[in-house]
Amino acid sequence: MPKPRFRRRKEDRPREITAAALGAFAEKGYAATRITDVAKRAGVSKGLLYLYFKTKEELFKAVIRSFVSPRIDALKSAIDKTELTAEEYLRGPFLDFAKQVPKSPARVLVRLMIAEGAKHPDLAAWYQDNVVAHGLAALRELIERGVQNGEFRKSALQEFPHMIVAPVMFAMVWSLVFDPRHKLDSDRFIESHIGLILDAIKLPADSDKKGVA
Amino acid sequence: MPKPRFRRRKEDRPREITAAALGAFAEKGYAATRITDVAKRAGVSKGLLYLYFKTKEELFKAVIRSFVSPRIDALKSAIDKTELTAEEYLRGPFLDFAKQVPKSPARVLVRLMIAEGAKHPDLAAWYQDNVVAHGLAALRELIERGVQNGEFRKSALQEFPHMIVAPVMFAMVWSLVFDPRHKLDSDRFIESHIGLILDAIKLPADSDKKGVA
DNA sequence: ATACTTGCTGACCCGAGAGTCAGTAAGGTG
DNA sequence: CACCTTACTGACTCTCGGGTCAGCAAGTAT
Repeated sequence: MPKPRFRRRKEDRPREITAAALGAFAEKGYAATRITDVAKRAGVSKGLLYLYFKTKEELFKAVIRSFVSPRIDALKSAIDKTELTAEEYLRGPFLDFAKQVPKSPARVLVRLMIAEGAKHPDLAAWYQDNVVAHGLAALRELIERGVQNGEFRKSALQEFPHMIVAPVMFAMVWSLVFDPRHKLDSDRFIESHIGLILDAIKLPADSDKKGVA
Repeated sequence: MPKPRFRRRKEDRPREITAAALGAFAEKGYAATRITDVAKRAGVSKGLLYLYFKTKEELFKAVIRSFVSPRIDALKSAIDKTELTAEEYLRGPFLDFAKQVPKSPARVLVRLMIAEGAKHPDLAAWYQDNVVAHGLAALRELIERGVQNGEFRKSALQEFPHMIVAPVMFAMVWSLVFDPRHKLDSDRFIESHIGLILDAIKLPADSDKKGVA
């Protein structure tokens, strides 16, 4: 008996296809990616792809949606549950998370959003509501907690938790454009940047008033 | 006498064409822009366009090159010439400059670089050498001057002047993706961010050391 | 086994757009 | 003026890739 030409795996196909598409889009960008390439990567025929996704654009949206959500939700619940002080959390778990973002494969999604976002307003809106807003809300809450605790003074950071994210974004964009020709030590960059911001808003601890030098 | 079908203007054509192309690329992105659209915008035939630029890709590179350089050079020489202290300069002229970047038409060039940069390594290298490196060098020099003056303490900002640029980048990306649905008050964001960083590195003024050489 | 459903294939279709080139006319030169 | 150079035009070609669909075969029911 010859090996079967294919197997019927209705359940797995969408995942396989979006995963393949992520890889292809990452390498070439949306417009330059050929549907055929995606199909090949997924080990599937072009026709099947159109069975699961109506058009190339639908596929694109599905890719973004399926790969982004999980991470942010994890971040948010981690912040809600932690017992650490705001500063400890920012210098510890959050920093670890922030450092690995610019290195992760997910960074290419950011390129896709920047490049294509304006052309897909519904996708941008979804991204804003489901990713950006959640992430910023979690950060804002954490900072607010710090202010209530007396760890931090009042500052613009309460209004703009974006500042914590800006260096991560910067490092990501840098690596997307200049890697591997010009490296930025993103770990140290992000750590220093967040460190400086915290220095600026930190109140001296009550017990020993050593002052910040 | 019927009006002539066209005029011969060899000198002006390249400028006219790159300007038209910038507009088209800005609206649609590189891949989605049709050469014919560019030609129409420039009030010129498709054939002429190929007389001045060998391919669409050449045109793209020419666009980036011709619109970016001037600004950075202006910034650098302004920093070299100023009589202001580092902090005054950063909170004054530099801040004004930084605030208008995310609003200027030039921001679309950033989108183009992020979206297409990796596919054109020679262009990315040129951009790095002629734009990014110059800008960062100027900033680093300014900060170094502040440290020598006793305005600033030593800090990671000397190694990473990028930090000053990160909020500008962030505001730009935000506006590229989310405008006009979700506005970020980029002026106040950038001002607050740079303000916090300066707060973190500022040394208390030394009353007898007020002047600058 | 036979009949049936449906996940899957890949040759084909067709519109779109990058790049070409033979021809046209603006403007200069004598 | 006649003649030449060359900036400029736009119809054409040819490739490429998104999307279709008639048919095939893997699994299922009887």
